[in-house]
Amino acid sequence: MTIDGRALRGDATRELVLDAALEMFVEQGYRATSVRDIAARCAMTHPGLLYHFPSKAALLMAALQRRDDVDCVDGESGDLAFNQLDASAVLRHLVNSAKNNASKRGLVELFANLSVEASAPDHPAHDYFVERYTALKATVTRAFADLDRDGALRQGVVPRIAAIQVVAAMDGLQIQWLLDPDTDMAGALAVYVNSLLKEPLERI
Amino acid sequence: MTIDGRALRGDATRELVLDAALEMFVEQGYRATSVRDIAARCAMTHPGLLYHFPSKAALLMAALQRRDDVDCVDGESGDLAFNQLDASAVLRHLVNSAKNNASKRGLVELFANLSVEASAPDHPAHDYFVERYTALKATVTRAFADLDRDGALRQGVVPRIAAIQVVAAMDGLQIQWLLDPDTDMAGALAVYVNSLLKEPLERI
DNA sequence: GTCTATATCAGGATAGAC
DNA sequence: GTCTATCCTGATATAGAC
Repeated sequence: MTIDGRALRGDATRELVLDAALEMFVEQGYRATSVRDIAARCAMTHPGLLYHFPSKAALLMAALQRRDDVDCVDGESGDLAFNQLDASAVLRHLVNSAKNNASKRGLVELFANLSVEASAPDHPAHDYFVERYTALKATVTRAFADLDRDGALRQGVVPRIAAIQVVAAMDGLQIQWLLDPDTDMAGALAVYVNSLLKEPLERI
Repeated sequence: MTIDGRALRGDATRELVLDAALEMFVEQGYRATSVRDIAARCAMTHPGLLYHFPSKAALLMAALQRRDDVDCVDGESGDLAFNQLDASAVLRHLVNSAKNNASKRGLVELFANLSVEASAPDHPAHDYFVERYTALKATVTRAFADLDRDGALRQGVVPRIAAIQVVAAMDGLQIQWLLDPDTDMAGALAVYVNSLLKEPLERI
């Protein structure tokens, strides 16, 4: 692997491959992208690529991890910070994500696809997605619990159930949006979140 | 194709194949099931099967259609009747479906997978799923509109948006349930539906 | 660290005999 | 209506040279 005639350090090659892989998974989906395709985009052959990652599955996992890492560093409110936001900021962040996702069809498709595929216990990304959802629900549950403590929830709203519902709404809205791009994901989510609160969120 | 030495009429073979196909799609998913697998279960070879259905995609479509047909005939409140139910029966039916789905992991997985896969315009089941969601949303919207006319909706609930949210909740809850079978799909959906109404639904 | 070459396998689909 | 035989394509993965 060379760029401008200089050999890349091993790590640099790895990152180049990971970025290319994520791009192509996003563009074409995980299954529809072959290791050969990714290698070609990196100007490598596929055995060359497989020196760095033992299998396509390992490549997927590394690419997902890398995306999370990148997101933490340069996201407006990266996922690392996400579970440290205050309650209403967590909810605003969810609505904002829905808004931003509307310009990232490929990525939404990839995650929607993988969420379902990975529900099979032997899928390479199974643990990743189980943990992802566990963490997400925990954060949102805590946000609602905090709002509850402050008396900001409507009567009868149970934090844990509200969190499950909000996460479900996000996923389900994505499916409808994928099938019909006119669907207003962020709008419907905002209406829903607000229906759980005594006072609507500001600035969403 | 013979059973007890008697040749099946063409239609009988078709149905045998369709039932086997749906079973296997449910057990293993659409992509993971090969035409050869299905043919083997029917004690045929795959070219034999492909005499009846020109391609695997055509087989999928026919199997989905057949499932809808069967559902209409012997379902407790089949989908044909579904759009003729009265408003609260529509909502009860949705919650009931969620309850029943908890014993049909394979089928839930198949539809969840296909909903996402089929969002690609060139997928063989694209039109089927677009139409399916359109019809579902229309029915649920009408149900909420009827309830609204009767003054049964909580203040601020907009029928069209409520329908989108309820459908989204169903899909999203399925994903969470696939990843974590302890998720109470029907419970969370019922709570949500009731949060839209002045008086909770009876018997759910 | 990367390549060439290859092994191995499975998929969908078709041609043509019976 | 169903079979045998085959084609073509594309997948992951490995061995071994450089």
